[in-house]
Amino acid sequence: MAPPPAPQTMKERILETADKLFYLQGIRAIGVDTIAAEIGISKRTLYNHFPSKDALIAAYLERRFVHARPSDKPPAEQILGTFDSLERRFSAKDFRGCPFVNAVAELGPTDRAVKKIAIAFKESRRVWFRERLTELGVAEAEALATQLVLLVDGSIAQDLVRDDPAMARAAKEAAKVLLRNAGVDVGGGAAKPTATRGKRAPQQ
Amino acid sequence: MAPPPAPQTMKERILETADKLFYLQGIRAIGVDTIAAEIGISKRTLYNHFPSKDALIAAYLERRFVHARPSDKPPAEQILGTFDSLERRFSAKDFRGCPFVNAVAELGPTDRAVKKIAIAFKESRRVWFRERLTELGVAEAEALATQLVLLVDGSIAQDLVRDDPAMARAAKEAAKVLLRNAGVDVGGGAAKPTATRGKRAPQQ
DNA sequence: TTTTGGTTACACAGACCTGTGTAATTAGTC
DNA sequence: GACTAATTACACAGGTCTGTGTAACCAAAA
Repeated sequence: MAPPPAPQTMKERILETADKLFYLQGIRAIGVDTIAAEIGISKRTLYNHFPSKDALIAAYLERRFVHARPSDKPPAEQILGTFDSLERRFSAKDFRGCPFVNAVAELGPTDRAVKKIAIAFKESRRVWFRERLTELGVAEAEALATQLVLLVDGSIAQDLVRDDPAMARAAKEAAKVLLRNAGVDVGGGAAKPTATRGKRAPQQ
Repeated sequence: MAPPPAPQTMKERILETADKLFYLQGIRAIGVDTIAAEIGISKRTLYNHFPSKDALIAAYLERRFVHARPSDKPPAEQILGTFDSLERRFSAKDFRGCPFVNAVAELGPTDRAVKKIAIAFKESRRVWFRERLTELGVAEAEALATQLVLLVDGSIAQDLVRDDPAMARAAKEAAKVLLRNAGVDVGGGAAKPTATRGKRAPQQ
């Protein structure tokens, strides 16, 4: 049943270790020597698989860029579920903020490559929210998606400095208010009629 | 009229330059040599005023910890004004996120001193929101203040990677919805009566 | 067996960093 | 002028980092 022990390629082993160290301790704080030592390989081998540390950093971020899995739960549940999984991640002791935001903060405004992938990631999250909102028939899906993204990133930043998983719950409560205000039924309180209220979901 | 040219002390000159370089290019990216060279002083002089780079970093962050000036505008206006000034700062080309969040991201979870001042700063902003909300008679000032802080930090993080001042406007719109939902009149739409609505401000 | 490809150990270049030591210099004050 | 305090120039120790060069090694394929 379980697939064979997955003969992990050397490249993947390097990436996996780089990911752990870069993310937990910072890209600038970790040297290639440290990564090689952690795996138990020589630095030469590492450089045989990645031409430079920059290339390794880029590969690290690209590997972090996982797209959301499709789900058949109702869209509103999916949206709010985001905040639940955020809370779970905040509670894990190996959470240290958003790797993309951290990379931009660490590497500075000069590193175009890093910024580019960070933008792409943030945008993909926003689009995901927007699609769920459109499914719900929300009129101003675009604007609301942006606001939800702000709550996500805000809670991540707050948790990064405060180590407080409650930030995810606070974000979820705020998200509920915003959704309800847009005419989405999120349980617990009646949707209030509003000028910007969405029509009933007519999609497909 | 204008005060005399302000005979800036050497310490202040160092701090000012360190601030500019640390904030714009990153703490790890800037060496003490660079700071000294930028001012045109010797590295020795810098070390005569600060015992170590760590001390300089701490002083830099403490100097960034400016407390909000008291205002006599109505509290709701003050709260929303936060997002306006955020938008102005986003539009400036020398904005590069929150120095405290950046420092925590750069220096990692080990640096207790940096984390401590970052927490203190974030908390002071939350308290400021809470006080304004209490003045408005909002019942759940505590929870709402946290949510507003999420919007602030979220828009900062988003602008950091996207360079989009519109993030501040989006945060402001979300804040309006949250305030309105708590019974605060923010103009443009009637406050909706709610279970959690605040009583009329009875404070002092 | 011979060949081939990935790997290892290890030294090293070149850069940059923090922090110190020292003697000379400047500027202000008594 | 003489004394004092800050500043300067400059070398340097000791550390870290990225990236390369090289010869030996090992295992599997031909």
